[in-house]
Amino acid sequence: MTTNDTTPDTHAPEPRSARYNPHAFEQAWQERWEAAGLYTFDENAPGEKHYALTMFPYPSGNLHIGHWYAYCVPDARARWMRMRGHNVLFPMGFDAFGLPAENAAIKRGVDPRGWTYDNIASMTTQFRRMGTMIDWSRRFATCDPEYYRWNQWFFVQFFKRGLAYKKESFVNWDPVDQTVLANEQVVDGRGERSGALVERRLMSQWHFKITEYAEELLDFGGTDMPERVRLMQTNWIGKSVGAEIDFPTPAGTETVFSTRPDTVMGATFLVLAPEHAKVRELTTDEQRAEVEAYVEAAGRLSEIDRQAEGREKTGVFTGSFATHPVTGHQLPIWIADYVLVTYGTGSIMAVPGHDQRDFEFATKFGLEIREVVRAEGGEPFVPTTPEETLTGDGVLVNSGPLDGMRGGKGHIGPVIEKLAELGVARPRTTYRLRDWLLSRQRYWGTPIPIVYCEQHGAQPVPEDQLPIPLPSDVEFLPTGQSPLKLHPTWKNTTCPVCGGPAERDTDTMDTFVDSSWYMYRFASPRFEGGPWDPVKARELMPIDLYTGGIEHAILHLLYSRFWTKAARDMGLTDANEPFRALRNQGIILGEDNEKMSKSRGNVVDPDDLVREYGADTVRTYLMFIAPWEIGGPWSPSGINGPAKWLGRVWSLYFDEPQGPAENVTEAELRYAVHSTLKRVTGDFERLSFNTIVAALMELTNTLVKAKRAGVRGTPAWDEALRLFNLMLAPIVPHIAEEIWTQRGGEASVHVQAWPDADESALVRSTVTIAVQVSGKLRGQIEVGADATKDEIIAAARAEETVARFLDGRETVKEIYVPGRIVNIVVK
RNA sequence: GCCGGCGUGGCGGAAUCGGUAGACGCACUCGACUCAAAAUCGAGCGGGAGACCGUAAGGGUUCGAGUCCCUUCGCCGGCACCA
Repeated sequence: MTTNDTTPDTHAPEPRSARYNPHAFEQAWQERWEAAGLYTFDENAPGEKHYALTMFPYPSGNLHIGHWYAYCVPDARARWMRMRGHNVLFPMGFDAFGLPAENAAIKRGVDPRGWTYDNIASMTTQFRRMGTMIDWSRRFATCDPEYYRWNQWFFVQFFKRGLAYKKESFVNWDPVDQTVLANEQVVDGRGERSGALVERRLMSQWHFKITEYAEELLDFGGTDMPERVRLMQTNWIGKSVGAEIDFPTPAGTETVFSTRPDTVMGATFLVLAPEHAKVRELTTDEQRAEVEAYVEAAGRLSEIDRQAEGREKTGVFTGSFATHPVTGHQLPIWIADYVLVTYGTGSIMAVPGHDQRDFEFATKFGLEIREVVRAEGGEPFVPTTPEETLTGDGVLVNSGPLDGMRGGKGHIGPVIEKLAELGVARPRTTYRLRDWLLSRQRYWGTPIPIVYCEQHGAQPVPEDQLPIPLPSDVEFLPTGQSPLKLHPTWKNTTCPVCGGPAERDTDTMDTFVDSSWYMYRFASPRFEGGPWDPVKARELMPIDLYTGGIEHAILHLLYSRFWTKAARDMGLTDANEPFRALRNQGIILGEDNEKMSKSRGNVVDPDDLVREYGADTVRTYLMFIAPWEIGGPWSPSGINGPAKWLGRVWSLYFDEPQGPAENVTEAELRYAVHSTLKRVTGDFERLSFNTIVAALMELTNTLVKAKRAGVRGTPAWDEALRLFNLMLAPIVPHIAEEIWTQRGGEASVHVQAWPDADESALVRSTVTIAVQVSGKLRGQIEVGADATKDEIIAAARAEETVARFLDGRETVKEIYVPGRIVNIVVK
């Protein structure tokens, strides 16, 4: 919209539309709404409460188009809920701890605290341009001491309840980010953030006992999540039902876990993970050199190498034998890295006849293969390839006391009972889920509130000494150690038990701790008596509609579900789940259909778009571009559609119509308006934003025609303009408010009630019925709404084209679907 | 390998319960306005001369299938030596 100075004799070039200029009022409205406190949540206001929340952002410093997609689309929905009479809370905060701040400190010497708060300030400004109904009065950042203090408080409570504990184990070490990571943060053997191959290190680290809730986390009863997320969580938790079976060995009884205890009589050897505690004791002197070399080699392999697809089995014999608990046979005990120390008991009974992996191992090392499950009515059979192993159902054979019983995954119950009678096995359920490793060897996070005393070991910091603030006078050197460890004095403290000298834990918490309970904090963001005011949180929680990206399916979402259950068991909340419903938005890709990135040069900057088109157009295009839960590529020309549409909306209200006269009756107008209202209402309900915009565009086309048809000035016309204005409000809040005000509307369009469709306007005197002959569309008829089936079929038969296809043919059947279609089947 | 999802014009997509496929837009073409262009307004826009053919391919159920069932192909996502 540049001014053409060189042609003073003609009018200056018109803006995109004749008069629609969003820059004339968008920011002004944002400021007026803010000053009037229009969107400030009041828990005492009337209306059923509705808590809408979108996953809060990391303050990277710049709002990108993905943020707009994530926040302004749910904003439209929250605005609509408000117009429907709900008392809506739509708050915003910042997930402000994490590595980028610290990396900026290392690279550019800036203070992570200042960097973060500066970013929060500038992003908040950018956020305001979006025109959302965010209640900024409740804003907080997780790096506020008033917030992370409660992380520490929770840690202490968890510690006292046995939900936080320290253990030494093999952990994922990210060599780029220089910290350990939780299992959830390792994807394909690489750090989720850095992309670096993680290393296995034996370290002593703090964990939260999420496994205590494994079974409850599998129950999604109280929470409506997309199937995809439920599946991912279910897979991640990985429940396996089976039995544990005891095998006496020279180093005491070794218990193995099996989901196929029915095949116990086919077990011909045991396999232990290389890291298994009994390896040393079970290794005979002759085998020692070989075993030690193997264990060492296995330890050097990365997780990804070790689990590489199609990798040939490796292993080594310990020299010892276990006793089969039923037959008393001696079974060789092997070590192999295909057995994982972290799952089950770290050891297995190998049944090469009925397990592909065990078969591969047995054939490579010449171990015995026994058939104990036989297909119904089958012949004796020993497999010669891994694919031939019978892993499905069958009858147990060569199985002594189990002979004749049914075998297979679904039939283990009776077998376990029998084995239990023999005293060799017990039912057992295991989970793939591991406890949540939360220690991080980094600075910019919540200090772990534990001190170590030579006398009294690990002691929690007393609650009245919280928060333990992060010191600001630290040096950031990329040494791979926490800056807190290098600080000269910070770690020195006293033991809360004896008062003697003690050292603080120098690790900080995983930032997923911060986001596990922030949704509760919004209920009472300045509360000082606890993480949240239980009375206020009880009214607000759970979140009614939680939205965010799918990438958190097994990270944030699983952790926050765990946290809610733990908090419930501490009496802090009644909620069983943190959110009633979850929906994931899709991703806006670059024009080239690739993920937006600076290196690809396909990034679209929302600030530029707002400058060119205004916020309402950007909001509309994001809603219109694709189904919100799918997303798709940004089209630079596509935004012209919404931009033109809002220009048409503007001139509908304020300009003289141009174009040829049309013929639209008041009844048709009312039908169009009220049927659109009904559609839009239903589409808001099911979060179908793209079809809402389409419906409003369609209505605009009808209204433009109607305006030329001379219905102006009629009650139907006034009603249409008013209802359309209300329908615009949640989608395009600025132009809707401007229209409302210019038309003399009272207060704000955003405090108006969402109208109900008038059903009587939807009743039509005539209906159009499609006519098929033998399933092929042949014509249309217009009939009275109260016409009977016989009348309609008669009319259909009389229709010219239809009659042609009926001519000389015998009618087999006549079908009439009321209001829709007639199908005359002929021979 | 296992589990799940998706496949509709040149493009984004619509069709909510098995009932007129392609709504609504983008792009494009033509026309009006203009000295001209932009903007705006109007018309057209799946393929085919047509009978007809068309929702990844093939088959099935049905009066009727984008929608339901089976097979195949392709793409995307999750899990993957988890005993």
